[in-house]
Amino acid sequence: MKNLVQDHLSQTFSALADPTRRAILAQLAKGEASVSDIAKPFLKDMSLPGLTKHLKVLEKAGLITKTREKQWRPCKLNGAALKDAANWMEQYRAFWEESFDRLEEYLKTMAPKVKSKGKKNDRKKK
Amino acid sequence: MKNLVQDHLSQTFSALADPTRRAILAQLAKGEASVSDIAKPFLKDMSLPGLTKHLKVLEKAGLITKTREKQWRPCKLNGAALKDAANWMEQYRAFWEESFDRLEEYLKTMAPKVKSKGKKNDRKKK
DNA sequence: CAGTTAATTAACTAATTGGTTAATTATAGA
DNA sequence: TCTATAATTAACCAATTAGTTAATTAACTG
Repeated sequence: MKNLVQDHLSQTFSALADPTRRAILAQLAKGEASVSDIAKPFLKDMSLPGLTKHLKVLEKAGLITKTREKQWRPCKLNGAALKDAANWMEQYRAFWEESFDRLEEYLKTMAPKVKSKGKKNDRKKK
Repeated sequence: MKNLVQDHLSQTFSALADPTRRAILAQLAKGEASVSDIAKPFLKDMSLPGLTKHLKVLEKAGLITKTREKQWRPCKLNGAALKDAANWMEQYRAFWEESFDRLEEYLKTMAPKVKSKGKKNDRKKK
């Protein structure tokens, strides 16, 4: 009953949050492929309609585009759709590089008891 | 009835696939904060237990760590948990950079009708 | 101890997700 | 036209997600 439509970034990340879908993207990174080409490696684990649903998720997220070629539906990777997600992650790069040393060191220089808690919430101490 | 445990990357991406959780990370990027500090901007839209659940998702994904400080639970961002996701995305960088020009150009040099379809699936043409 | 603040847990619910099988549509080819 | 292949749609189901309210745990404070 809430938030019927996902924002763009959420849609991208949740499309990526599935190993089957990431595998599909990996395959398409090697070139266009039809639905049944894509499906082939998965058909031991999953039905074709199951796979079709995954493709639909990827398509709605803009990560792939499906075209028509006779009775086939060649899909291709649309890497541009990863741009925003990648930019979002980029903001945090500093937190997985060098942050270990620098941030840890910084925290150790602080009084070990007063690290957080208040900051903007110290009211009522009188 | 399947796949009871998510793989690491899926867990990371699905943790990121929610605007509330991304906002929490953004706030923690500015420094440690207690649960109620974090909650404050969201309490007009969501109950505290609702927020606690989001924190639990982030914690399980390793994106934050919760410690204890008297009756508070200071949380801090664990940027290292984004590393694998960022590396995964990195594989596709070529597809959102330069790919527009180069790949489009490449595709246009091909015969416009024979783009895909077969490749490993051309059987039965005799 | 009584009261207050911080946070979590429990129990419930509606919507979404990820899968299925069966049926249907679309195209090609003999 | 009949048949085979390609793919989607429909209808259904179980599990998960994201939220709620109410109750509970934990720690401090006067």
